[in-house]
Formats: sequence, C-alpha cells, structure tokens
Amino acid sequence: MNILLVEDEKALSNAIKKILEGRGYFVDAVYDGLSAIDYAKGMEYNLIILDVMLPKLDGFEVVRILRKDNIGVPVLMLTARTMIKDKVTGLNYGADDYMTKPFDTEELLARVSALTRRRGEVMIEDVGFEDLTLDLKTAELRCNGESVQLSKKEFEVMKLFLYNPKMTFTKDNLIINAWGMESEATDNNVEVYISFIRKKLKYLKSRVSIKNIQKIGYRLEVTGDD
Amino acid sequence: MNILLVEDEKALSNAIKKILEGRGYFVDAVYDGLSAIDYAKGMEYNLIILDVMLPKLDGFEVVRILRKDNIGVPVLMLTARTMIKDKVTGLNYGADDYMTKPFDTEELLARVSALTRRRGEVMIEDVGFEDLTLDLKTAELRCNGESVQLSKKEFEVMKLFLYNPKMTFTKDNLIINAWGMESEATDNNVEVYISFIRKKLKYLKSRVSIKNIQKIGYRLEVTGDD
DNA sequence: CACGTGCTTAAAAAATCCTTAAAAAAGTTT
DNA sequence: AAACTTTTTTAAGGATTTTTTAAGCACGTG
Repeated sequence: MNILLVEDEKALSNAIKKILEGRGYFVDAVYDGLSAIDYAKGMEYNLIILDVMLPKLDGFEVVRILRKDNIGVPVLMLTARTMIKDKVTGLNYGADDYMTKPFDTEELLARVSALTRRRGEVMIEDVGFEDLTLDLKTAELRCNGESVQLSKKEFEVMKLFLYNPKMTFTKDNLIINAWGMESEATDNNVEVYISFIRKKLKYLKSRVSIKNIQKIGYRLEVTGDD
Repeated sequence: MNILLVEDEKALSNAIKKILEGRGYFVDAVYDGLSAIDYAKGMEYNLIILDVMLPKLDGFEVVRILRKDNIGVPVLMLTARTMIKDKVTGLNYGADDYMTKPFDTEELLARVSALTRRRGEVMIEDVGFEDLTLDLKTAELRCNGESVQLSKKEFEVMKLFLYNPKMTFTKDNLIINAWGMESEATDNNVEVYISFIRKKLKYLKSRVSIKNIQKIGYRLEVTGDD
C-alpha cells in the first residue's frame, strides 16, 4: 500500500510519515507541488495526501492537473482549520476527502483507511529471485517451504543482492550499502558475512549461490546457469 | 453509543440501521426534519447522521437549528454525489463531516467511528487473533475463558499487535503508536512493556506469543507456526 | 609453487534484549 | 488533603545474539 505525502512543513511531514509507516504503509514524502506531480505520474499510488499550501504549485492545482491527466488516485487534502472555503475548492477540483489541521492520529488513520478501503489488511512486500524470497518485514529468507532468520547485516547484504540479482558488487559497495558510509568495516567483515549467508543458502538448499570473482566482487549465481 | 439516523428513504435507512447495529451502535431512525429536531433535543446522541433532502425541514436547517440551541453533537451529512455544493453549505452550518451517496459499508463505519471516537469514547467491537480477544471497552484480554486486565499502555501496545497481527513493529513504531509522537519514551520502556505483556500471555496460556527479531522488531507469533 | 586473495572458524567485543526491583507519577478512596 | 493503589518510568545486572577481530587454511593465477 503506497502513499504519496505532499507537505512542505518538514516536521509535520516526518510525523505523518512515521505514523503511517508504523501501520505498514509505504510512504514517499515530497515537499512541493511540482515534485508531487512528477511522483504521482511516475508510479501508482493508492493514496495522495496533499497539503493545500505548497511551494511552486498549490494543492488545488496539483489535483486539477492530475485529474486532467486522468489520474484517479484518491486524494486527501490537508487544510488549516480556519480555511473552510478551501474544502470546497479542493473538492470541486476533484479531491476525495479533506482534513483540517491539526488532526489526531486516529482521525488520520481512519480517513486513510476509508480511502484505501483496506481496513486491517496486511501489506506484505517481499523481494524474490529464483527460488528465494526475502521477507522485508521479518528478514526471513525462504526457499522450498523452509526459512531461516537473517540478522540485520545479513539482511542488508541479501537485500542488496536480491534487488539487483544480476549485478556484481565490490566489497566497498557492500560495505557502503550494508554498513554505511561512515563505517570502518574491513574487507574481512564482508568475507565473514558472505560466509554466513552461504551457510544459510546451503541449509535452504537453494539453487542460488554467491559467486566471487577475484578482485572484482560478488554476485548471485544460479546453478546450471552462467 | 447512540446514533440518530435521519433519512427519508426507507430502504436506505433500514440498511444503514442494520449495518450500525451490527457493530453495536444503538440507532433511532426518523424520517423527516421536524422529528429529527424533537429527538435530538429529547435525548443525548453521540452522533447524528443527516440526509440533506428531507421532508418538512431540510438537513441544513436541522443543523442550523441544533447549533443555535447549543447542541454540539457531531453531525455527519449525507448528500447526493452530484450536489457538491451541498457539502459547503452543510459544513458552514456546522456539520462535522459529509459523505456522498452511494457509499460503502467500510466508508460509513470509518467515518462514524472517526466522529464518535473524536469525543474520546471507545468503540464497542473487539479485536481478536487466534485464541486471543481484546475487549476494547474494558481493556481485558481474554483467552480460553480466562481473562486479565491490561493497563492503558499494555492495551495500546496489544491493540496495535492485534489490529496488524502479521506485522513487525520496530520499537520506534511502538513508541509512536502507544506512547505518542511527542513522548520521550526509550527502547527500555518498550522492552519492559513487552515483558509485562508476555507474562500475561503466559498466564492466559495463549498460543500466541511476542517474538523479537534482533534489531528489527517485534511481532506476534503462533506456537506451531512460522 | 608462491603470492595474493578469499574462505572459514573460533573467540572476543559490542550491542541488544530480558527481567526484576524500586522510585516516581498518576489515580482512588477515605 | 492524606493514605493507599495502580501504573509508568527508571535503572541495573545478566543473558543472548550479533558483529568484529584475528588466525590459519584453501584456492587459483601468474
């Protein structure tokens, strides 16, 4: 369940994002009207939460443009409590619901779930490749009905591989992505973790393995392929 | 939780009444504007659902009169999809929310609970998962005929788990949802409460337990599953 | 075969989590 | 308002898991 959040006030934006993510929604946050249009055209959202007052292009314009382009995603408008007239304008331009600021957590969640019509339903998003599936919620790696629990770092590394199954990653690549820019991890750290993961892949009897190319890096490989 | 339903179309009125009664609300149905005023003055309702088009006295007038008499009960207006301008008028006269016909059950329930909950009241339904049932009214957690009383915070945490039984919550998630955005609760607070709840789950001999995945979060687990 | 590079493992170190007890705060009752 | 109860927070020690470190072995390439 993907939500596009358009709100220029950073503090509020972060608060809303956290609340929604806490309930399992995936949230992209942008901070002005033009980006909102770009994002909304770029991918399929299940809901757009749209502040009225925005830099570059206000909320009304955003809805109007989207509707003109036949993008029918439900839109929830945020307006200041005083500006009741906004409600009308927004609704005339094609918004589906409005909510006045400030609002409380429960109200937000109620309206969001009303608009997405998926009350209580769970949203599971997994990444997969060949016979492997990685559960992004629990960091469990599954294969042939079996599953193993990955640790946080194993998870980060595996996620990288599964998102880019054909790519070869240098050790530095892996360090930056799984350990972070600041980290002082060494090549040996990577080797150790590759070893951990290989052990788990073997246990799962997966057709996928991690291949090393000397001095170049690691990538996924499927037995019987090349 | 008492609701006054004002809708002259008998078939629709009965449908709404049934839906709401199914969720534990008590519903009085009347069929014109004058009766609406009588009833609303006669007893305390938690919510009035008000059609715009009514015999004798239309919906707008009803809200206006009630507000003038300092009756602040939340009002949810029903309008035909085409009559967007009604929304404005209704809101200006003091309605709290509107809904366009036709609408679906989930939407109705979401709005009704948003409006009734806003006044701090608790809903009547229970949440359940596997052998557990959480009474939202009393915060009692039941299992196999036994039951234990949860404290406020235990209740908030458990509610979150039961509403999203498959989801994994980070400690931050739990803090935001159970303690609130502003709170300065630490990870340790969460750990302590998880421990409290686990003790109660054990006492109830439930098949459900709370599993931790290091550095990732907590989620419900059913013994014998995975 | 020798060198660099990668693999594996064990153990040390660090981080995270669990549990409990006691202090503080909030809520009740008398 | 004081005494009591319950809930929530804080704190500390121990248990567990993850991550790092380090050392010896294996492997392939030149």
